[in-house]
Amino acid sequence: MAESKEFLYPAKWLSKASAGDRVTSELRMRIISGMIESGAILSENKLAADFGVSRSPVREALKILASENIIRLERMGAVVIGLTEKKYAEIYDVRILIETFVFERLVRLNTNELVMELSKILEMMKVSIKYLDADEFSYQDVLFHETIIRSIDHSYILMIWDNLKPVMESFILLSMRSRFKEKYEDFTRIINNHQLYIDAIKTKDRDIMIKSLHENFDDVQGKVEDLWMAQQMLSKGVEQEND
Amino acid sequence: MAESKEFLYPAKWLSKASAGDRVTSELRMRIISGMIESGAILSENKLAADFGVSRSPVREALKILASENIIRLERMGAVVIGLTEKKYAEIYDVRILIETFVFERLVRLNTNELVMELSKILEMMKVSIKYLDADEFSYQDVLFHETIIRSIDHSYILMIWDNLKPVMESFILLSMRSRFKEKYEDFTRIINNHQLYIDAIKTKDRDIMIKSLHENFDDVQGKVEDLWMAQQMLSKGVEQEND
DNA sequence: ATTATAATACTTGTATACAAGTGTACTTGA
DNA sequence: TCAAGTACACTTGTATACAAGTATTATAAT
Repeated sequence: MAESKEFLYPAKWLSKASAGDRVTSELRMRIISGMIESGAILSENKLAADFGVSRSPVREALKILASENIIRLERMGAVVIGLTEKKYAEIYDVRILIETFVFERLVRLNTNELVMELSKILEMMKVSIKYLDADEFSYQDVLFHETIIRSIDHSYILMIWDNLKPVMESFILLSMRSRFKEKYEDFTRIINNHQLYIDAIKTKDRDIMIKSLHENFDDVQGKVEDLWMAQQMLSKGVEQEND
Repeated sequence: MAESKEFLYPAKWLSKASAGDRVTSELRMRIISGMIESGAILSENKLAADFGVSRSPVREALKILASENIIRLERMGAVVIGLTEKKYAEIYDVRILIETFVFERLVRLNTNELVMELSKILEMMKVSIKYLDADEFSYQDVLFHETIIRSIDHSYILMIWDNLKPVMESFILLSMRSRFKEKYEDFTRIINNHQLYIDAIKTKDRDIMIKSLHENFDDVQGKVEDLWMAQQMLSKGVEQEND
């Protein structure tokens, strides 16, 4: 009944992807959406059968998801951890940590080109909203922050982002899809907040940047609540006595 | 001639490790030591033959090393990136970033148990020095910092550490081995600096902590120079016109 | 009924086989 | 000698096969 749509992850984002990538992305979405509940035990063989592939791409996927901390590899099976509220707050700690670091670098650099690029992405986001394309909006939203981070050319900050990104992306996707249906007016605020971020980079004003980051956090807090609600909707009818 | 020792990575650390883990650790050491030069192209088949295993564990190793940013996976072969001076500075940026974050959490927690644990590790380090055991010393050194980071129970800060750790470990191993031979007197300073770190945690004094981190950085700067020298020693006789 | 032991149905880790694609080198043509 | 095209060697990604180990279940003995 919840399988009206076969896959949660946008198929168009996987045009050139390998089977391993597909399994990774889809499995991640199913875990973060709560469709696969935390505590569940995943078997390579079973997943391979489910996705209609061999164990090789499944193994690859499990290794990646383990490194993203949403599953835990044990001797017998992979245990689903999922994305608790605590964990989301932790992700956000790290985002604030690295984006603050990036900003400190940016104030010493010429940011004209970056500001231009960000403005373009922001326009794209506006168009996505206009045409109610939640997936495209999510893509541009993630790209916005990635563009900022990439601009300082720091391989280990980028490494952190690369580890965070997939989970963030999945999360934002799910959240935006539900928001487009129910809280359409939120998007004006999100757009304004991103514009504020651009202004902070343009003027190299730390206070504005902090303000923007903080508001972004509030925004995302909203996302979190949306998602937990969505998860509760999904995971109904399963056992309830779970201390 | 440079193959007097078959493996760079301590065999005793791999007692329960899989073939994939062994290849990963050893390959990492060979890359960071400069034994495999940056720019080299690695083939799965060739590596499998070299290590006497199949492609499966080799693939696993390459995926991991790519996520650690010391190789780059391309369509035809994996390109060795290695550990440049810039990259090492970047790793250190991240270490300072997360250890500062951790310290801010620690000042709000009861650190008695942690201080005890760190003192024990410090004693172990002293013994390692006394018996000239560079590998054991490196192990305890890494463990020292890992213990601090684990103490705040933050899964995504830990994730960052998990990504940094292997490269750090390899680096420290190589550096300490050469130091035990040539700069034995340095170890008193390292011990003192770690004691300073413990004091900072005990008294929750930010200034001492920053001082300690800074001195640790200076120490490591020394390590970097040692390592570049060692690398230059190793990679002699190969082509020189490398702009 | 309960405990100990043995069979079996899983698990992961590794090896091997195969398919599709890419770059290189050689051959063939002028 | 040079250019174009073709064959070949080598690449990754995936499927499959096998081995070693673990948990569970069934069986047998007390």
